[in-house]
Amino acid sequence: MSQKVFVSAQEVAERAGVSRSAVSRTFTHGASVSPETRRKVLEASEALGYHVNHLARGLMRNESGIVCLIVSDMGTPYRSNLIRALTQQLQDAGKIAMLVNTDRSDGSVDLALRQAIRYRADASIILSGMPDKSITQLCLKNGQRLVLINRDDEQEGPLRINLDDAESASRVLTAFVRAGCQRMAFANSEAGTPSLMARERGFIAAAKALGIDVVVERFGPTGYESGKILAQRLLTRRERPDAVFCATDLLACGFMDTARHQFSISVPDQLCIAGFDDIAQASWSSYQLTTFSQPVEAIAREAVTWLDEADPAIARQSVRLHADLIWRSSIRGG
Amino acid sequence: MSQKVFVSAQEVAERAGVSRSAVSRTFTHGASVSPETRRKVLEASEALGYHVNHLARGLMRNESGIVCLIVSDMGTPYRSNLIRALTQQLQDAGKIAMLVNTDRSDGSVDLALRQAIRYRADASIILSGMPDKSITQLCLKNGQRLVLINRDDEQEGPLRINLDDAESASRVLTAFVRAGCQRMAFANSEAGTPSLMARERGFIAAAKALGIDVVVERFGPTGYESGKILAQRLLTRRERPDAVFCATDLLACGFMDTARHQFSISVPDQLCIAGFDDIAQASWSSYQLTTFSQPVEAIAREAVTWLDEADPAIARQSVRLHADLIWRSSIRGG
DNA sequence: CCGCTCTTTGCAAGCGTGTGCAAATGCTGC
DNA sequence: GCAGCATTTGCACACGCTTGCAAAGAGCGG
Repeated sequence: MSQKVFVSAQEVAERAGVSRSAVSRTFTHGASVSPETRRKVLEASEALGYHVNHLARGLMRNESGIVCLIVSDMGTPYRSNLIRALTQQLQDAGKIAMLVNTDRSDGSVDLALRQAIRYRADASIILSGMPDKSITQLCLKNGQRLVLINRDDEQEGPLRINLDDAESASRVLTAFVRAGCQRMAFANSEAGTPSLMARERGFIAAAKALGIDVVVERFGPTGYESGKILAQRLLTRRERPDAVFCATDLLACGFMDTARHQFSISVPDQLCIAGFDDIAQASWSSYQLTTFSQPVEAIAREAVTWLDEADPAIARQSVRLHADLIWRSSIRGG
Repeated sequence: MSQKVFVSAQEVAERAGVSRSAVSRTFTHGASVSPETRRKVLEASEALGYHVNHLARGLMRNESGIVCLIVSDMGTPYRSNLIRALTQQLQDAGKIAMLVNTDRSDGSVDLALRQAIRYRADASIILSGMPDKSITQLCLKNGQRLVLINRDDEQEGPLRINLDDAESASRVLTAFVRAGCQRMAFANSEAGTPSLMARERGFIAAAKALGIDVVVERFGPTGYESGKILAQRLLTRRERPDAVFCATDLLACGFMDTARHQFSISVPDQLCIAGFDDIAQASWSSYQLTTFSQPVEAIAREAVTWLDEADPAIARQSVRLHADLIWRSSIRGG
């Protein structure tokens, strides 16, 4: 291992002919330094290549500037897009993102939070998985702020950011009905994530209000392949559905591909399809999927501004955002 | 801002009735502690919820355990997949990833590296953009290790991981020729990334060796939309190409969609298409794209193991990996 | 019981910062 | 020139940890 030799404030001070505190103050926002010393310090730092050691600063200030993102399936379009938005806005707010991958096991969300504590992260943002209550308590006790995105946990303390899943689901149903669809289906994964389940329940409830039955099928993880399987199951039923709401766009893409290529079903003429997330592929001309756009920028903004808010005791605990309906041609009419 | 109150080794020591160094040694691999004290320390830590402060540890050891990933377009399938592989393998090696988004401006790669220095990252891995030479020098001078993925820079010091782009390009040409294609085209973005340019040059060179001309078109950023524009340009030529190698899969998907839906061209009957990266969408049944799989796991492994290697002076500087040809039905024959 | 070796333990220095406090400096008005 | 004040500067301590060093303890053969 190479010997790291970073230049310290001490060396800068010596070169600039001032005290070390002067150097520190030059790089501390709102500290009192004369323009003259400031100039000398900046000159010396530039010459030596000095950079404030944020580990030491974090140690002193008891505030590291680190925010931990806890994510699984980060290769997925929706997740990666959310990560992009979050990292960007965190950087704009002068913070830095630490990324923890929780693909391996389920308990790894807890491990991830422990990691966040070790690095004294100012906050953790959980995009997937569900932390054990004891761990979130540990985080909160340590003064670490917590944001749960699309997790809808009932715990006190964290900020919970969610979408109006039920309302969206009900709008899909309306669209299906207007298009003259009769036999409704809902295609879901087996992940059981709160937001996915909320869409399912919302769709069923909206249908029930109109006296319509919904066939529900669930399979596997929330991905393209599962969409294909779900299509095989739903489209081989005696009473083949003529409208299906897929819990996510990835499921919808798989569903649509199988409907078209394996069953030679025409979309939207014989089958209307809706998705959720508005991933990039939904707008590709092979899909033209009607879907709801996850307001990733707004989600990120809510999370980041909340982290800067003064008193966690007064801060709001829950935010519900709206997902716009993006109308494309996978549903008739419009 | 809430008052963070983390429990320190001092408190654990008091509760366990031992010295603070005993606590430290309990959590230091390879230090000498008796089983009895170890037990007492672990018990007390558990009860108090103690976690070693990695900021302080990094300060002392001069080794933070942080590795900085510098990325643009992280919402993109290939990039996000590489990030996934890297974070996972870094975690397995006991390190943690810090993610810096460089979408904003071009100089932001330099800003990102400065950020890495501030947090005393042990290393930085650059997936996109090109750092200024003065900055990489600064990093190396500070003992920070550097990995460049698919950047093919000629600088000394960093590890450069690249693929055999030229060979891949030549294999595509062979496949096109075998399929009986006559009029070759290469579709590229205007990004000018070394790997993209290597594929372009390799394809042209392989064609020239057989006395075949290649029409080259370049447009915009490296994404789906650019693929559509490129198709419009290439497919409206008087001599319409019957084979096109797209520099990436995203370009290929856009190209294929436009060829089919706007020009009603049948793939692969009238037009053969190849891509590069093997993103998830390439295997979707709407595309079935013949392409080369980026060996993301191998790339990540090379990067992570290199970081653990003993002496940076002896360490190798460059690695060339092979991209497997994934044969699907966007090229005739096979 | 002594001398020897080996392991375990505590002390204290040091990592690179931020910041309260008091001293020093500069400026203003008389 | 001097008192009065605001601003700037340096000192020294604190943050939480690792680790070299020496002292203490444990085990053991003679």
